[in-house]
Amino acid sequence: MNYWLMKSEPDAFSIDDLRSRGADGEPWDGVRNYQARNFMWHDMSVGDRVLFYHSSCKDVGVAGIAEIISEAVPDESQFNPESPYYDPKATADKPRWYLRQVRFVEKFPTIIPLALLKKQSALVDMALLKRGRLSVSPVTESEWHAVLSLS
DNA sequence: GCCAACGTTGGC
DNA sequence: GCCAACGTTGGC
Repeated sequence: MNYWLMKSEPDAFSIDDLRSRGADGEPWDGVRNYQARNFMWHDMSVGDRVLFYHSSCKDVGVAGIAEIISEAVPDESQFNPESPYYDPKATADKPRWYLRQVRFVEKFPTIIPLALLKKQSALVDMALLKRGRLSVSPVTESEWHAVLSLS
């Protein structure tokens, strides 16, 4: 079992939106960064736990917990010319982008602010803080517990 | 809205 | 294969 952090802009899709999807969860489409893609494609497993992070908003930070509930499948939006995530270089034979289905587990009573995460000595090496702009990043077990202890 | 960080693209 | 230009992310 591995741990991850996945970012979402709550104006587009928040932890409440994920909760409203219920047990079916939500296909995590639109990731168009190779490093993040590789994490989703090769490194995640069904049952992995996810810190659900709200970015680019008033209250930036970890909003709750989600879970990976599917194997990697091609992200269909890459084939759709109408989609903002359309990739003309992707083909059905050779998809470029993969996604996982993600479901809601828990919403924290209050968001854990990014500023608070930055103050934790246990989190200085956290990928979120070291490589800022990645939308999907790994979390170590000790980082996972350090973050949860703040909730 | 600004701007730093950084990934991607494309000319050579 | 280098690297400059450009685009995107995302905190503040």
